[in-house]
Amino acid sequence: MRILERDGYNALTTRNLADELGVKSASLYWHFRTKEELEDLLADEELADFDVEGWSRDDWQEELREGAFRLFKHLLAKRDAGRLCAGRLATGPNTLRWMERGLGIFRRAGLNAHDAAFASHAVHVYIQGFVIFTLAPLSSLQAKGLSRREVVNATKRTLARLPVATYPNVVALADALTERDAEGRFLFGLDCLIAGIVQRKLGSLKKG
Amino acid sequence: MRILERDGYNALTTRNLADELGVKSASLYWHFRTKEELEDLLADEELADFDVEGWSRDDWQEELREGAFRLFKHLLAKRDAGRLCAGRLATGPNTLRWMERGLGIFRRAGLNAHDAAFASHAVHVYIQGFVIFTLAPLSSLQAKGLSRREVVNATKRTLARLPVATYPNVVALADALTERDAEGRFLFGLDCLIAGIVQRKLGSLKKG
DNA sequence: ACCTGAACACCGTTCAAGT
DNA sequence: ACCTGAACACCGTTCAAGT
Repeated sequence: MRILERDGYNALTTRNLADELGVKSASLYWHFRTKEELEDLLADEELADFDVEGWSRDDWQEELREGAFRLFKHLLAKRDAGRLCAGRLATGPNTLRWMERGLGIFRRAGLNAHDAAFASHAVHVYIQGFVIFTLAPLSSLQAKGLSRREVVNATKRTLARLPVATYPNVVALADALTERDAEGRFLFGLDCLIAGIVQRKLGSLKKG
Repeated sequence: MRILERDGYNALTTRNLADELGVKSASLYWHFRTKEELEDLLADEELADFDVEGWSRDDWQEELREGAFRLFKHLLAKRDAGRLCAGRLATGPNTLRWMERGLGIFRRAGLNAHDAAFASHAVHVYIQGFVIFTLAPLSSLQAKGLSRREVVNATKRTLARLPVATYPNVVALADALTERDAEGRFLFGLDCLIAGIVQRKLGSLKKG
């Protein structure tokens, strides 16, 4: 975790880790079988300091929104460490703690097993996907020497200068597409998703 | 692209590519500056054979749903090639073609610039995130020697056998959480997201 | 129980040199 | 304009051997 936070995801190599521990890289393989296994452990560890209680709300929609937003910010707080979690079906204790908590919100809302599982997954996928996309300019930054802002600005200029005849919408929305407000952007989609889940719940209640 | 489809994402190395082209790996660097740049090109290329027209619907919601679903299936059709696109802010011609098309749906629906951009991004993030998560068992499969199904089943058993006292919801939903119906799962979240976007549109119309 | 040395089979990238 | 040889500075992983 120290390496991840100090030097980023790409610096997480067996050799660096061994150095950090004052040991040779071959020794690590007594403790885990593959680097993949190590990353599974680290991915779970990334949620160790994520507060899973302490933000309950009377309204389950509010609670879901708050929890998702907090996880989003948590995953973005440690450099690009979020890349570790993204798309990993972890089953470590910290991940399970969060799963349990999240599913609880949906059950409390009155969703049946199937809907709770699917809705929870949808929200989870949205959060992780958003984290990846927010981190993406950061890794393209790593490749070239630009700041995150410069990468986004360059993209904006590229979009704005496209031929209007073939890409009228892209050109028209160049500004909106590259707006820097990541949190607002995240909440926009999150709120849509939650609203849709609510509506689906109401629909299935009517039927049942 | 041949390498990606035949041998998967991990086999995409400069050396393999050079072999495929009957050339030495150093030669590649005359054609692109870094592997990152090559991947940008390939990510766009992955949408070259994605049909962006030919599925228009009278209802914009239907059209959005159909387009998102098609893209989802397209990205999953070629082994784990979807990992290339995931979280890349590409600006190649094929990506732009799809962006233009997608944004058009939202504009046609009557969303303003800001909402169209944000909604489009939300859907895009959801699709990509889902692709990554669907591909994840496949890459953990690559690590061990298991089939995708076995990985999922192992996860199901792990979840089902957890202590019920601490993880009541996870245990209760173990089946639903590991259901194999990826398309149904995808459409569930997608439909929620679209429903939420519709509702938000109606809300902002009322205000305006 | 835990670590090391030494090696294996790879990576991406650079650069002077070739045609 | 395009390619090669040779090298550099890395990877993850294995395995016999050490304590």
